[in-house]
Order: sequence, then structure tokens, then C-alpha cells
Amino acid sequence: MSYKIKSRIWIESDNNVLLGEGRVHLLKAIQETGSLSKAAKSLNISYKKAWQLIDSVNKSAKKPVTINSIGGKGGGGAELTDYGLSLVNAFDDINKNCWEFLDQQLEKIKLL
Amino acid sequence: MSYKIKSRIWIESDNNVLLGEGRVHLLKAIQETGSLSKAAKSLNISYKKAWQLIDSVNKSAKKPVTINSIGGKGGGGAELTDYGLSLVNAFDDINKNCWEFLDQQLEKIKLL
DNA sequence: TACCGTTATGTTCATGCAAATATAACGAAT
DNA sequence: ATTCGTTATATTTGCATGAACATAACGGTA
Repeated sequence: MSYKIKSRIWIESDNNVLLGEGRVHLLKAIQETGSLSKAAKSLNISYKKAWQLIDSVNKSAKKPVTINSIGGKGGGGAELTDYGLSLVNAFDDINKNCWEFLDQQLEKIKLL
Repeated sequence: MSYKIKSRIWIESDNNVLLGEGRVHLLKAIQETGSLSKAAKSLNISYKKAWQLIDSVNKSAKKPVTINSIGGKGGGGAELTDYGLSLVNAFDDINKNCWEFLDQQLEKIKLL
């Protein structure tokens, strides 16, 4: 059994977490379902937790990441802003590159 | 206020954590003080927690990382093995490189 | 107006993790 | 044999995080 390197990266703004893997998953689910409650169900987390995460994201970000509407046709919904999309894409890109980087570094402990 | 990228890396062995930043700090403190209890004090963690960490490290590693002696002159002590030193150095190296790597990636969100 | 599905928010309960405390085991030195 | 400082281990207490449940607010539609 050989050693493995694991990693986690996240983006902070003023010492508050803005984006991590979980939040990005949630944002993608919102984009797919068009609603926060459906996104929460698809990720098997409570609506409340999902709402808290999105609230934290929007409070930490410089510009709104989602637009949430209450009431109306279908009861309301949520969707990503263009800015939110940019953040998600940037995070995904950086995260993927980080994996590749650590895959190279793995050589340094292969012999141990 | 600009966004920052934070990261954490750790080495796993068979789905058990072997080394992370905290464990590396502890191992270095052991090397400096020659004892687990002194190392725990210097890091402001309880002896029990320190012991559990070291126990986990030694159980996860392929070869012993520390040698702990009970009783005798001075009551006993703990020291790093050469293998432990290699692991610590490898972790530090990879971790430092990871910081530098992410510092480059930071450009991708500077504009956001 | 009544309904509907959603966002938004509060409250209680459980569960796991950390902290604190206590104590046993050990072996060299005196 | 006693002392000493350390490693090793168990038990309890407290706290923080999340799960579960309940409910209000909203605004289009019929």
C-alpha cells in the first residue's frame, strides 16, 4: 500500500470562506435545477444548510453569486449570476491544476 | 480586500491520515525537545492529544516515525527516526511548493 | 381570496470531537 | 525501596456542529 497526497483548497475573502468544494457543488446543482431546495435534495443536505452556505457565499463575495426570488410562478427559485459562474469556473480550474501538481509531487514520497 | 487561496495537504496511508501540518509541527517539536510531553506543552495541546496523534502516525506509517521510551533517566523520552525525518522533510518540501504553485494560480482570480 | 412551492428563519435534539481530570506503568538513579 | 518525569490509558465534561422539525413570508396563478 503506497502513500497518497490529499488536498483541499478554498477561496477566502476577509477571513471568511467564500468557495470550497462543497459550495461549488451546491452552486452547480442550483444552476442545474433552478432552485435551492431542489439543489439541496440532489446533494442530500438539508435546505437550511444549503441556504446558510449560499447566504455565506453571497455575503463573502464582492458581487452577488446567486439571485434568489421568493414567491411567484413555481414559488420562486435561484440561479447563478455571470459573476457566480466565473468564480465556479475559476475554482474548478485551479482545483484541477492543483491535483495535477500534487500528482507530480507524489514522486517525492514514492520511495518512502 | 482581495480574495485569497488557502490550502491544506496531507499524506494518507490506506485511508488513514499519516501526516498533516499539525502532525508535522508536533514531530518537529519532539525533535527539538526530546520528549512528547514537552512537545505537547510547546504546542499548547494536551499530552493526550499529542500521544494520540503520534500513535496514529506510527500506526499509519510503513516504518516507525518516532521511538518512545518509558521510564529510566529523565523518565523517558521520544525522538524521531531517520525515516521520520525523511517524511517530515518530504512533507515540508511538497507543502512549500504547493504554496508557490497556488500563488501563481492566484492570478486567475485577481480580476474577479 | 385561496393555493402552491419556494425562500427565509427559529428551535430543539443528537452526536461527535476536544478539553479536563485522574491514574497506572515504567525503568534508571539515588 | 523510593523518587522522579515520562509514556500510556480510561473516564467524564463541555462545546460546537449538524440533523430534524416547525413555521413565517412571499408573489404569481386560478
